[in-house]
Amino acid sequence: MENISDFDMKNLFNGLTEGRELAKQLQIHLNVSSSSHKTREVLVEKILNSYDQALSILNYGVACAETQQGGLRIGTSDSPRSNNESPRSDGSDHEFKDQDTKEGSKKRKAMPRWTQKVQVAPGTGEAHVDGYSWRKYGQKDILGATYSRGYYRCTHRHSRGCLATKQVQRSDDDPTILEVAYKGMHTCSLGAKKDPKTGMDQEPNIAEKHQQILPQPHQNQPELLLDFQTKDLDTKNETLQPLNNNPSSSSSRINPENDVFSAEMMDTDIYSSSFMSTEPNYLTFLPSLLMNGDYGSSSNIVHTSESDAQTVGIDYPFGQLDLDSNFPFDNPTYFP
DNA sequence: ATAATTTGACCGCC
DNA sequence: GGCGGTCAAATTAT
Repeated sequence: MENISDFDMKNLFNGLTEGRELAKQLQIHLNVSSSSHKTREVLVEKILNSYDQALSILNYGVACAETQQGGLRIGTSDSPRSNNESPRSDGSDHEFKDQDTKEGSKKRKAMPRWTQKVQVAPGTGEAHVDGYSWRKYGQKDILGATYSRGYYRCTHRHSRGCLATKQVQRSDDDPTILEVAYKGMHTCSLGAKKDPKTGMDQEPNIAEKHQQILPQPHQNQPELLLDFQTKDLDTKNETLQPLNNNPSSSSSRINPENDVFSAEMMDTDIYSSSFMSTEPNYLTFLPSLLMNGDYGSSSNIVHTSESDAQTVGIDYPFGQLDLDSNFPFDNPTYFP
């Protein structure tokens, strides 16, 4: 873990802490009859997002460890194939290239990559709501694949230089499964968020943000939650119950009829989340965090494959989430 | 008017 | 040359 920079480490802790807080909040909601189903769904989704991002940081640190120390935000390792390189570099792309290729002289970059399999309601297009705001920039028919693949990049690529991208492709086997391949970390949340309407920077206040995610019994929590991270859920309805998580197993799958979602409203204030806070706060929560089980066990999102992690012999936990529900947080491999 | 999507062209890699 | 990934002009949506 020395390979992760202090910065990432803080983000990691913050992400995990946030996930824990959200889980606590969800726990409260589960005991409150007035709590709407949607509110709970939103919480679940946010929890998953927090953990996804934390895990991606872990993965990223591993990738960096392969070739260098110090935890630069952009590493240099990658799986052998030229998975990440854009053949034709636009401005925002090669600014990274130029920076990253210095001193390392190895491979270009190692943006973290991971994939998810997400079940969506039949008829839902590629609309995959994950809390970020994406902009489609391409679509391709893929050889041997029934469905074309959509290419998305972070909406804030140009405004904030966020290089996160994802590819979404409907599974051949099961059209209700979307295979979502993420690439790169979202850096758009690092700077002040610009309000698109006012153009003003609105740097979220750490204390306020954590107030938001703390239980507030007599306020309209749903609104706060939605403000915190506005999104709809296109997939998960039964996510509160442990699933067997094998999406290709039709017997264990969520019944699509019960999963009617519109998958609309994206935008997303995940950026105001405390997750990417640079504040070294909440580190003290870690010990208790590690004592809790229940990580990712209730998701029908199936994380698959992480080639980078595997290449360095560390088992990237995503692959396990769909197999068993016990993420090895107590494994010293993951925490010093 | 601005932002997002669509879609054919383009590019580098295998 | 084919393929996957990206660009960017045209189109559509907000």
